[in-house]
Amino acid sequence: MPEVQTPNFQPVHTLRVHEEICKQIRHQLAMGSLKSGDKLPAERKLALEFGVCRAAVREALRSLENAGVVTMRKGAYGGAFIRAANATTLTQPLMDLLILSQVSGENIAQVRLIVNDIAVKLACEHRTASDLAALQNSLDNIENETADSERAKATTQFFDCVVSAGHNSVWAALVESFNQVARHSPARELRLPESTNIWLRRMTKSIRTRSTKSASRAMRDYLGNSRSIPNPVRAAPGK
Amino acid sequence: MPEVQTPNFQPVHTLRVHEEICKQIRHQLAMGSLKSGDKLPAERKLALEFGVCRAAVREALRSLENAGVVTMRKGAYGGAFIRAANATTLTQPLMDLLILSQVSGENIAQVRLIVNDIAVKLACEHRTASDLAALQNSLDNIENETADSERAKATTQFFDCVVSAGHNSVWAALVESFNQVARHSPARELRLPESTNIWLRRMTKSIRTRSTKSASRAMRDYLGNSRSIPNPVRAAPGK
DNA sequence: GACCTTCAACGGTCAGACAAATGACAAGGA
DNA sequence: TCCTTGTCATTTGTCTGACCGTTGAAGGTC
Repeated sequence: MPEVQTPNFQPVHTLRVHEEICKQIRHQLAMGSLKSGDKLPAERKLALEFGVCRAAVREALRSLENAGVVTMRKGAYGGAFIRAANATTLTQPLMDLLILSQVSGENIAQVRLIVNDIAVKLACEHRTASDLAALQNSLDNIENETADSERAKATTQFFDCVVSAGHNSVWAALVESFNQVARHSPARELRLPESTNIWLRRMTKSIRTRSTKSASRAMRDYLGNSRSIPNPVRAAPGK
Repeated sequence: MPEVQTPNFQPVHTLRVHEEICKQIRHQLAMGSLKSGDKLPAERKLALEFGVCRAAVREALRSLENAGVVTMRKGAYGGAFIRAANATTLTQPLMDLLILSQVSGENIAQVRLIVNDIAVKLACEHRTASDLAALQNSLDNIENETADSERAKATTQFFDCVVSAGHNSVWAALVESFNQVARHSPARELRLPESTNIWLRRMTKSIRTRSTKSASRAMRDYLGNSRSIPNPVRAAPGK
């Protein structure tokens, strides 16, 4: 029997149940009918509404929770709540990617340098007076702390100030994710210089005077100092 | 009765079962005992090994699948396989973040400009001869295609070439994710200019001659041209 | 060798159950 | 009155057991 030539059939791609549920919830989110802080119906109720079993709903919620879209709370009056935007959402996927692609610490260090370099430039341009105050305050904290762990914490806070002074939430999320990844990594290249904050002082001063070049230089010196980084991002901004 | 001062009690933070499973699998991955292409035991076997029920294992695998770490295959000899690194892993989290934080299209356009600008600079510095050939080939494709959809596809491919010419896998993942997000978004500011590739030609030429400044300019003209972008990333690189 | 059938393994889904946690509310004591 | 404690309904977390559809290999047929 001769086989007829099939017309332009497209490969059918059926979504699994939990994927369809995720999609619908994300759609509601994009449409604006769901927003930060809203509570989704209980799992059993969702299962009824979607006409599926509870396990499927749970897998969907698990995906959304893992993606940082919702957060689950136990107990009465608990449930799945739409989360506020959170930069750390990007951290885990980023770490997964880096581990899977076996990126070297050196490579990560370069990228950290690039994104922080941009961040400090954005800060130079968009900083406000209150940003400056916060920056100076963080700097003082670093100088006053004696315990290493406390100083590390203060340093993290200082960088948060730099990032938020750029007033670009997308970039802030990126930078914070990379810095978080760097802090979690054991690689030598990602260690920050301790017991010296001359660069941080210079960075603060440069942001105050809006001298982009000098601020960028301070950032590169700080991040690139602890270990030798072969190619200090010559191709990166600033030039 | 006077209340005694409690010693330094730390808030107890117990992991849920599926989180513990995720953690263990990720640990194996980081240690190198699991690598790309490896197959995890079947769900029922994993449940036995971990001493938990299958649903818990499934939720863990769901998280990992959603994070792009594993991919699930049905049927005999199916199971959970460790995926190769894939840039698109970052796309969904990024889109979630942008939707949740209600970032404007304009803001995304700025960031796209920044990351692509860096990408083209990296390309100028690290391109090889074969990168150039691929670039030129993509450019020719764009010019030869007549259908709009085909030309859009060719343009996407051209940018992939630019990105890969930078020989920085981390940055490549970032750029591709942002470009993908931009393509998925309906915002006006993210549309690319059609029916004109003068900038792409200039970009290719600049990458060939390694003239960073000129290449950066071409990229900014191309991405910033289609609509007016108030602040064309003055704080960004290049200056 | 090429093709078809059979079959066991495996993920996908479902139904029902119990445990643990949580917040609201009421009861009790200072 | 104010604070603590106990109770209770609600909801997530987990478990058990089952069935279906898919898949790829083994083995049989031509």
